[in-house]
Amino acid sequence: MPTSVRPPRLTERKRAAIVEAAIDEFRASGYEATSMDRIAARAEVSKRTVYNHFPSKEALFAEILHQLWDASRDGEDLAYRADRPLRDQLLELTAQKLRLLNDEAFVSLARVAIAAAIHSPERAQDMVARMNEREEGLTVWLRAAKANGRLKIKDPVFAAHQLQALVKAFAFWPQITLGQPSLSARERKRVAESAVDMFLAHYA
Amino acid sequence: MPTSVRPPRLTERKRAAIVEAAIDEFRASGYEATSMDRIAARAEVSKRTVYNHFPSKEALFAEILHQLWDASRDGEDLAYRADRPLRDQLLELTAQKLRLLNDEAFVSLARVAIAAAIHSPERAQDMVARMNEREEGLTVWLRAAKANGRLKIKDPVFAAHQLQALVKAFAFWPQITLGQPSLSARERKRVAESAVDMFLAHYA
DNA sequence: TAGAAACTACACCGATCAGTGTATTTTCAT
DNA sequence: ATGAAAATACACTGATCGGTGTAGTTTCTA
Repeated sequence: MPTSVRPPRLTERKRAAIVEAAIDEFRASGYEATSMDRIAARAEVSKRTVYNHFPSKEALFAEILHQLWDASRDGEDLAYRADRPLRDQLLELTAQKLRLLNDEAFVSLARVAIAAAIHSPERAQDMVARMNEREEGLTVWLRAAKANGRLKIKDPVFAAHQLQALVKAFAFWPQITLGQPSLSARERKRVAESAVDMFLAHYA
Repeated sequence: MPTSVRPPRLTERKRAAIVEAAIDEFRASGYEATSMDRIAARAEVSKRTVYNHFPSKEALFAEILHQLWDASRDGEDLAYRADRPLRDQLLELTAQKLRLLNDEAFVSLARVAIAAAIHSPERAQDMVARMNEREEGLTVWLRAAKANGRLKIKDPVFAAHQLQALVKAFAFWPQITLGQPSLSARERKRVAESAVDMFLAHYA
């Protein structure tokens, strides 16, 4: 019995509408400035229905964050290849990162999440944990390259942070905190190449 | 006539108390969650007096940001010296940066400012301008080293961002966004040395 | 088609907040 | 000492907001 063919129940449609509306509103205005009344209106749903699905604004917001976090998976991690030049592989890794950072949806979510973290220590704590388990891709790659004897790295986690730093300083933080425009293709190329070359000059 | 000896006028004392209270409150709770009533109470001043000095919450907040910004001057910039090793000079420059980033007052201010910028494009715009004129120290130094033929840098502004990125990724952004503890002396040393060495490996 | 489950409209609560108006008192320079 | 400037207490507005209670309506399942 294909449940996916059958149209979703009313309850599920409403819930989805609420979540979608909440995403839009939180993205546009942040946590504090978004009201439950506006979310209900945008979802074309009774305010009471919102509270029947989510016990509080906090709970709804947490649900949104979880959902968006899961949706922002940036493809599977590239595996280390002993038969290919380090530079090529690192350029691919950074290019992948840059693609994610260039995604409008990802950036606006990140802005909301970070704004929330700044004002709520326990949420920040939550993000620390998730952040660490994400972003592991590059670390794994570096560990492999180190084990393979091609990189003189002592601490792969530290080194991964360094490489990411060289990317994020141009393609993430200015966009998040200052609303600056995302990078053009040429700028991305320049940032990636300079970062990788600097990284390899030190560690290769 | 030494005006500085004469005790400050009542008006000036009150104004100073308001500003001081506002700094504390905004630092502790951020813009949205801070009320004018609380500021007035903390300053031991009538709410009306607050509004006699500042026409709105916005105006008061802007004043605070200006004041704190001016207060966070990180000493005079170190000048380029042709007779000293690049590494030593860069380590000094980064150490200076790290000292500022380690300052509790600076961090909490930065958190407020960044939270404000995230939620207000025009404030963000303001900060972009100020940010650019600040942080010039390192750029100037790099330009001098380049003119002196000791660094193969094409774009000193870009390179300065890179070096700062390698520091801020460890000593600024995690503290601002995730409330993580500031770096220990050992960690600072490690971050600075690794950043400078990586930088020089690429540009020297 | 009966009835449980979910949705809705709507009124309401208590609290908070930015900002104002006013009549009175305090400060301080002349 | 006088008078202008500033501070104060206080009451009040108009609005928003998170959240609840209820009585009635719609949806869907069995």
